[in-house]
Amino acid sequence: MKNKIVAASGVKAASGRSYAPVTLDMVAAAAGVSPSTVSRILNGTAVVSALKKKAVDDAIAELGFVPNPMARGLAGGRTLSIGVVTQAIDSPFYGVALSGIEDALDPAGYSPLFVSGQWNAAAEARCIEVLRSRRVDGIIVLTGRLSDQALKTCAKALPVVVTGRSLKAPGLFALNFDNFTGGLLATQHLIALGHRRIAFITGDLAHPDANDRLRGYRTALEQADIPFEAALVVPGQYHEGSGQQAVDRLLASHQQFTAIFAANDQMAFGAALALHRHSLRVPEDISLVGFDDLPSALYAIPPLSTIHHPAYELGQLAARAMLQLLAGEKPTAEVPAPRLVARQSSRRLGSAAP
Amino acid sequence: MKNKIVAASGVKAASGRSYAPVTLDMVAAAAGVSPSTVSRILNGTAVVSALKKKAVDDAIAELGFVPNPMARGLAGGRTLSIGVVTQAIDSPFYGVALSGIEDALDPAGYSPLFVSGQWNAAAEARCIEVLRSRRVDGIIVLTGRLSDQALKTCAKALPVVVTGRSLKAPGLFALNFDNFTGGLLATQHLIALGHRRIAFITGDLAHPDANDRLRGYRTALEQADIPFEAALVVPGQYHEGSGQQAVDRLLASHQQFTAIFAANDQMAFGAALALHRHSLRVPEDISLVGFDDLPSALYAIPPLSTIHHPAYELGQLAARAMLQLLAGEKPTAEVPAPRLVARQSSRRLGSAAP
DNA sequence: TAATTCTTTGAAAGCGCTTTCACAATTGAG
DNA sequence: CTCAATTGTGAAAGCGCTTTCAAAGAATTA
Repeated sequence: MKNKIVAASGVKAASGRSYAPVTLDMVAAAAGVSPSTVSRILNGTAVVSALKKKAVDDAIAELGFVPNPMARGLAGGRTLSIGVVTQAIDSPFYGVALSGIEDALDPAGYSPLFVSGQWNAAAEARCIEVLRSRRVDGIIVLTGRLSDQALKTCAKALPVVVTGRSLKAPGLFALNFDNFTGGLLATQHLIALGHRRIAFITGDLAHPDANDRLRGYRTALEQADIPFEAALVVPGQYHEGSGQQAVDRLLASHQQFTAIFAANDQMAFGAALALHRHSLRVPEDISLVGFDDLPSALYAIPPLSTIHHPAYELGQLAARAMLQLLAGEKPTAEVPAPRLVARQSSRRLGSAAP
Repeated sequence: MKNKIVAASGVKAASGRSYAPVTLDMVAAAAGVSPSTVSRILNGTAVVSALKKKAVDDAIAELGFVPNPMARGLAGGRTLSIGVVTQAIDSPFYGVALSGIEDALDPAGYSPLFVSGQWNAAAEARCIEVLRSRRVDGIIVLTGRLSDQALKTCAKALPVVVTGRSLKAPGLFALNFDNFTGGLLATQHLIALGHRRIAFITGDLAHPDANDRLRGYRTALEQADIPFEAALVVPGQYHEGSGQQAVDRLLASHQQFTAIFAANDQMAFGAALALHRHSLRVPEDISLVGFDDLPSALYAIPPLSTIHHPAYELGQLAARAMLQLLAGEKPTAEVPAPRLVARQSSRRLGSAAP
């Protein structure tokens, strides 16, 4: 009841102004054609004589007509909105990806609907329910903990694009960043700088990407004939605090090491703080390499060497792939290869202070 | 045409599963009542006998019915979605606020629709158009550059909640953080530590909040009988790079100072990097205070002293205020007062190294 | 020129829900 | 025990658009 008042007043107040109650029927009347014709022109569904098209276009401009997406959705069965399941909308990494999605969807007239899964399979499942109840036309899942099976099932009902895993299924497209090579590159970088005792702070090993980065680390060691030491690998959870703790634990264990590779930048920041607290300097005493190349990596002290993970582009690619899926085409996205960005947090072992 | 195929297949595939084509009419049929009754129960619009209510509730549960928001929107005139105009979805500060909005809206059944204004009045105006064309029930504007007048006009058509300014208008509610006091507290903190030559890196002075913080700085100096020196105030634009440049300029000008107050944390990070590059240590040589208390301030090196700006709570408050507005009530939100969080980037002038 | 096939257009039937409106069935008062 | 005032409920009319379906004209062919 109360809501009604608000809504009604909204409509009334807006009459005569840009939006609100100018409908397709009014356009049709103004242009002297039938509503069907207007609809056809709007959607390009059929050939319409140039004469009528012009009349309608003029009427639309004149009246400032904007189609009502609800009515469209109801009648046409689609909503022009894409659900996006992210882990945390305020995550430094995913935030950038969302931005890419938004930018890629916009020109196509689609709007993203963001929901946060909080790194929790149950919450993600709920998110998907919410999105489907809102009748989104497709769902983009950024990484997430949902089982592959759950995603495949979901893809039977509507197109799904998922990042952070490799998966093949009808109606589903997976965009995977090469985390293995990323881990490899980071480790090779440190090895090339002369480091041999390189600690690794893992990501949350429940995620395939964390495991891939770990594999990259191990492979690089192998290739350089450096024995793998389990004691130099400490678990983290991808957030700053876990990086900090990891270093505390590493130091407490009295392991010798001259470099640390953290499976993401956030943990690298935490690690840097822990080193600082222990009066160890980066890079003079310990070299540090992260992963993701967050915007803030550039402003860390010292600026963080890291693997560039193109979150924005990934978001765009995912969105474009979704649009292709929606258009019945086969997505053709190619994920950019990982690339090392060497900054000042890593340096040649034993080189003199600058 | 292509889209149609996808949409149709989606619907077909889903039949018999949780969602898709179970409609209110089917519930009505299953419960042996009329559609009107089901609707009434769904919305609590009228009193319905307990008997029928139970029958309907059972049918709903049985069939797994989920109302179609489009149809609801079309028929009822509202969409249960709230437009949120933010500056950049990937901003460390606004991201957290969005998270608060999301969490506060969700339990009420509303969904946020985020659009990014890119710190640009024209883009913001376009955002509002997009949101209105999507028929959102209300709009939350996070700070932004839109003129007060534009907001008031918008508020005539639908409820608006805006943060970062003080404004009174019908259908509009403004939630303003006390930036003046924040600036005051930060500066007083440095003064209390014995600093007298305190540089200030301003925010983008096109924004009222930046000016308020500056006023706070000036007032604190006055109160302590410290003369204001224009040369110690350098302009910034609220991002890291501008903080870095500001310090470069400050240093190049050969002004003496023992402390820097940056109008936000991002600029403080940039400033810290610039100081580091000039071999000045924080806090031994220069004390540094930021503003916002971003999550990453805790992991800066050294952890940044700053003014706590409760972005998450602010988001929640804005969302709740919107819900109140929608319900025809008068919003009652109280913004938490600013509060200094002293960490390790600021310390007593001249005190011995730790 | 008549028969046939396209093309362009309008009428009308929904999409799934909300909401008046009116009709029974109660209930209360006179 | 009648007449008015409540209730609880269903029928039906949209909300604004898309999409058959069929009709009317135009163009083609024999």
